[in-house]
Amino acid sequence: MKWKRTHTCGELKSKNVDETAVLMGWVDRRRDHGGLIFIDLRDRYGVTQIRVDPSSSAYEESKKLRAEYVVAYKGIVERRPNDMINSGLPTGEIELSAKEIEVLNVSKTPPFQITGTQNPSEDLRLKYRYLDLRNPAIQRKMLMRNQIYKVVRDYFCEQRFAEIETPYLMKSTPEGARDYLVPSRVWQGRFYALPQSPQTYKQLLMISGFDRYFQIVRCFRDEDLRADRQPEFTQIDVEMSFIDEEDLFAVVEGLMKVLFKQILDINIETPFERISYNDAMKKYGTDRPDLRYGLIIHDISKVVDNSDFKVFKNTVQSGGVVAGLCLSGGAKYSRKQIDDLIAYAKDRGAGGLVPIKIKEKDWESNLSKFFSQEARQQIMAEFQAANGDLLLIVADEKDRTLAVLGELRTYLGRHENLIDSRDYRIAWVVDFPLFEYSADEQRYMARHHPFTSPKPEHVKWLFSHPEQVNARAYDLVLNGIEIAGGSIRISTSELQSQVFRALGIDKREAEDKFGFLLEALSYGAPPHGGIAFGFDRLVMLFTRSASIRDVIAFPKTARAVSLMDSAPTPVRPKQLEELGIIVKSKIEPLDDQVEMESS
RNA sequence: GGGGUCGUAGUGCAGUUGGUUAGCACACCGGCCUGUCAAGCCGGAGGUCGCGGGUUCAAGUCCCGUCGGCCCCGCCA
Repeated sequence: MKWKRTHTCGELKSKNVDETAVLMGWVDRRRDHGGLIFIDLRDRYGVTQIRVDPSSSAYEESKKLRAEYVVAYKGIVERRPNDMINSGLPTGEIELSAKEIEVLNVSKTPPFQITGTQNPSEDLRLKYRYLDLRNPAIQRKMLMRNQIYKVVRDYFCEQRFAEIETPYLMKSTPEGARDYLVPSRVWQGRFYALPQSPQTYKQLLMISGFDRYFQIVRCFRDEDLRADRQPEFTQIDVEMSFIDEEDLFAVVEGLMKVLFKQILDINIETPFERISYNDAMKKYGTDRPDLRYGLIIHDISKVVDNSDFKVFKNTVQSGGVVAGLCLSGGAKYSRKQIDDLIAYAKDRGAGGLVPIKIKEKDWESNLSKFFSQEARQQIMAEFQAANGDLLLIVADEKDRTLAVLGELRTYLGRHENLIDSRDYRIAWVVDFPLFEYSADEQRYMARHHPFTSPKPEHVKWLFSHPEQVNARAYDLVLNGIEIAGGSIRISTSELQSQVFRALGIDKREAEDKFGFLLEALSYGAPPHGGIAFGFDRLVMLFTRSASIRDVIAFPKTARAVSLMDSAPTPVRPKQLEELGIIVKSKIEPLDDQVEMESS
């Protein structure tokens, strides 16, 4: 490089007129008029127009420039003629009149245009991710992510939290997601696991007395992916000692307040509202309700259990639930629209969906005859239904009814434009059950994780009525998205052993898998609890991204492949041999490794 | 593991009931052009229609399989 860069491409304004400046960046566009040449020079900070006159010594070289060449221009900042000002560009009042040029590097014609109106397919963008990341829209997201790191670290630092790193190579544990395994060379046949979260470590740090810990940390889960799930993702991991739920809520609410203020300049109200798990399920059919709109589920089992409509009556009498939604103005729905809703509900496992239009203060439905005038009015009253509304009723086993209505609610919320996209509604969901019965495994499983403390007053039911035991667990839900979850932990080895036993983990297995934690709990563990945020999801929200891949610099595809470097790849036989690993499935040998024998 | 959807020049798309030489725009190459900012004008080159098989006189188009991207269910303490 002949010169030092003096300014960035987003920096020069009319106040810099007449200054000499050196800009360095990528050729975004070249407009060659035969005489005059205009170059849009792009860097992380913006775009500045370079004007190259035929008389300039930079002229001949500038003629040869192509998209994505890397160049340095030395020139004079000039105010543009009044009618040439580009109000769409922050630097649009000026241009750099080029005096000299140095071409720092050339570029092949890129596989897609970095900026412009075309939307190249995502697989191509991922293959050339380093080019895609030149796009200012993507850079904005990565840079906002960077800002969020800083706000989080500053906040916890001010609150006397210590950031402490925990191992990435750890012991594989049962329960939870599938582990990513790392084979040991020194101990052939043994494996480390990459952490699904630093859960046990942060509890051990509490036992060590660190009191207030946080970490922005990578976590790994080998499960199938979604638009908001990557095999490796980032958590804000938090743990505190000598606290109860209220202390933790206050810390988290403070963090959210600061984040919204500093990142989006939005003032949010604290404390956040709280909703019990049971209420959330009853009213919204999900444990992460979107509170930006109503459309609440109403249970009408009690009204319909002695109606003449057998489907409803039988459902209630066999212990099921009849419930529904009232879609305001939905009576205008066409036959086809309603059929689509019915199909949607059936798709999600409902036996059916009963639509009832409300007109002239009564039902317009061929089911009317099965219900007394009184019952019809009672049901309308329950829904507070008005003329022009549409009732959508599901009758099924309780969990299924609520789940289907919950999904239907989300669907209608989106399609009926019930959501103000500028609105942010945050709530704590509390009073979760501690266990969840797994029909698959024929046993109770920890709903959160096995270190979650039961409510003290429920401990007596651990073995007699495990389904009644509530946990000291909480989720933070923002606009229908779970952004954080945590709990007050078990802090005595006695209670921890009991919970393991309730989970069907016998003493030897508990000793084998979690012995280190049980022992640690017996050396004076303080009461403690914490929470973990899905950091990528936060960034998605703040950047309004539809996919988690948009906020991760080098993400993987839905099938966990990195299209840029094509990981995962086979490895050389020598590497496998060192690790004592024989690969069973047939895979393409790597390069010249013909000697590899696959069975 | 299951369901849906997409796959056609470098890129984004069109391609009719199966029928002549597979089109358009941007990018690319050459030429012209001194105020553009998605610069403009003229010309040119560029295709294994994801891959494999089948039906047919004839397949980008119909059928089967397969690979890949995306979305969803299962899964994700």
